[in-house]
Amino acid sequence: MRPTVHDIAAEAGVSLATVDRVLNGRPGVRQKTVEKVEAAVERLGYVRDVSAANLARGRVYPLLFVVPEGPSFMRGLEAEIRSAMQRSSAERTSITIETVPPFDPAAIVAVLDQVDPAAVTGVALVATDTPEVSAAVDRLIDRGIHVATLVSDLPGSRRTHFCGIDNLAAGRTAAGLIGRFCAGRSGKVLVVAGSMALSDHMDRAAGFAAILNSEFPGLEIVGPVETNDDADRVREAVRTAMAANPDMIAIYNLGAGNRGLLEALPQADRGRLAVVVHEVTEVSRKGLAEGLFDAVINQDCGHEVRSAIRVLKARADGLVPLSAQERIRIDIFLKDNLP
Amino acid sequence: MRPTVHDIAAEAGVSLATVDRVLNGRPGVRQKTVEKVEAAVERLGYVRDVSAANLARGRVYPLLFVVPEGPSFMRGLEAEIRSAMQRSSAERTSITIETVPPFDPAAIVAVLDQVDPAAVTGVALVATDTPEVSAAVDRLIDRGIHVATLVSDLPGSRRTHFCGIDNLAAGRTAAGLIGRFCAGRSGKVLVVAGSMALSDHMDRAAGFAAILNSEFPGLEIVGPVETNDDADRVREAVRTAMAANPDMIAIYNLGAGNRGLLEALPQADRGRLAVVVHEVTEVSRKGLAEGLFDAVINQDCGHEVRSAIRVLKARADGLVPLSAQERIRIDIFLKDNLP
DNA sequence: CTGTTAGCGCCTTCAT
DNA sequence: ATGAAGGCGCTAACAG
Repeated sequence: MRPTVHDIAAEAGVSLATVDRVLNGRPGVRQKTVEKVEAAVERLGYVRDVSAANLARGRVYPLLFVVPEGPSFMRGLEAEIRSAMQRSSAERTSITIETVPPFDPAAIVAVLDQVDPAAVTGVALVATDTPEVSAAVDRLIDRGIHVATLVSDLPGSRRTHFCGIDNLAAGRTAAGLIGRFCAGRSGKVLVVAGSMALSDHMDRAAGFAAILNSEFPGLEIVGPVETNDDADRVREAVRTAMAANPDMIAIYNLGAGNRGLLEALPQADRGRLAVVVHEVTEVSRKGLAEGLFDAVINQDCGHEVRSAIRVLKARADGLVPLSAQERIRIDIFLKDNLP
Repeated sequence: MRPTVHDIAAEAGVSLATVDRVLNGRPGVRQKTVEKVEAAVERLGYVRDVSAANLARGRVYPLLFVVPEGPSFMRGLEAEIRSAMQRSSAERTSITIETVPPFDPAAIVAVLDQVDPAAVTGVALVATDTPEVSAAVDRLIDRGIHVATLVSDLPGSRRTHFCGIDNLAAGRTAAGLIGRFCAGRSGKVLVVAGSMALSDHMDRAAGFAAILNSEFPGLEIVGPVETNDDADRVREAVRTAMAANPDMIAIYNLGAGNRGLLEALPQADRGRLAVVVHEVTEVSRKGLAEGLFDAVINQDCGHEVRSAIRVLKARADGLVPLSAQERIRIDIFLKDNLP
């Protein structure tokens, strides 16, 4: 049987309370006693039973998620947060969601500035990368609230943690796919983006360009065209670019609005155009199924949400999460390995 | 505050013990009383605190893992099992590992037939798909022990669950990648396999052939060549096949032994040959990094092990795991999105 | 500084 | 068929 606090107490010749104090680093224990207890812990190979501790503690972690309205990917994210809310009693969390208009830094700032430090231990947000938002995040940090950025990072801020994929690597991955799909052919590659005010879009564009230019010299980038993740604007951008560039052989949409892409892709081009997009949604599944999209790069927003919760809880307890453990993978899906 | 057994007891006008009996479906409660309790549960929206229940129960789940010696993928699997053993106190499991010689059905059978039903509640094994192994698994099932197949399934048996990827889909995915990487060129595709006595290899070969033949008519399969997952045999098989087929434009190794492939691939062929293999290992990482492999299809054996444990525990408690929850994904890695 | 004691939510004898 | 009481491993007042 694995040792308990009782065993430690007996072994160290002290009481339960003292053991508990040492175990939890609480003050009011003589250095000598601390050492006795630590020696006993060491000798017996004690490991704390976390669920018993949580049971006794009865602590809950009030968390706030700030998510933009808009594209269906964000709806998926919100669904994952809601599903985490279902589990919240088991995980001792108490989660609130605030939705804000997309591409609206002021709205995010307003929400962040209204957070009550007494009622919230951690905030997770999908950030627009602007100075005002960074400043608001830093203010939260100053008030002792931990902040995790979700999906899109805020590199200029002092946020506690970023829960998302390495978007530079995602861009490189897209380039690796498109380069191989074009297999030696030469031509233009259209890059469509949502907004360069989103750090994830910025990073993807940069990673894509780096690899395409260095490894696939026959391919030339057109764009990135900014569409604010609006499907209609995506459609028009694609139509315009294709008309203007008869030698277009690939498209990379690194933002949202895939519906517009699907509408713009003339059936006639099937088989000639390599198309890579982001995020598995109903639309992108359809694109894959119909053979209009060749690959979808995905981030598992369920993982991201769960990671954000773990990180925020850990920080609230003064622990540092293992960052290796929390890395979010860049998934690649063809129609054949869709989950 | 969320309701507890006390609240249910008060609401139903019975004692804690009775509530507990009803909650756990134990006998010795009048139908009328059962209904009263169930009504109270319903009304208050009670959900049991699993960790408190486990704490009180003190139950442990003794599990046995049977893993072949051999390729490095299996070593990775074993490492994941060992890491699960680290967590075993928290998960209330007690895990034993038995390694058996590869491709040796008799050895597996011997281990399975020696299992003591009193000391083991569930077995997970990487199976060679032969009638003897299936029979041994069925004997375990008859003795009331749940059995999960790991990585490679045993379709002819009555095993409780398969923890692994859909290998037909994995084969299709490989074909989708190779077909696109060859982008309209015509030629031969070498398929290298470990053993057709492994159902995962069988399935991959079948899925690969199905898609390649239907969607990429310019590509013709050579093989599959069986190598028993031996790297030296892989190397020779590849050399022989390439010498015999000057129009070879792609290779799919659906089994192990990637070291042999790496040795056989002449540097001169870089850029002409599309190469897809399975499982992220040191060797395949190297292949990706050097540009000799284009893509690696992977199954996350950590997920598989954790899934096996969840499933076996659930079955031991008479629960049926949600199969949607337990699906293992088929990962695709380029050098750019390697974790 | 240290120990005693009473829970946290649930399960389990042992009585009744 | 039902209830009372004690305990799982840990924490947290509250006393000393």
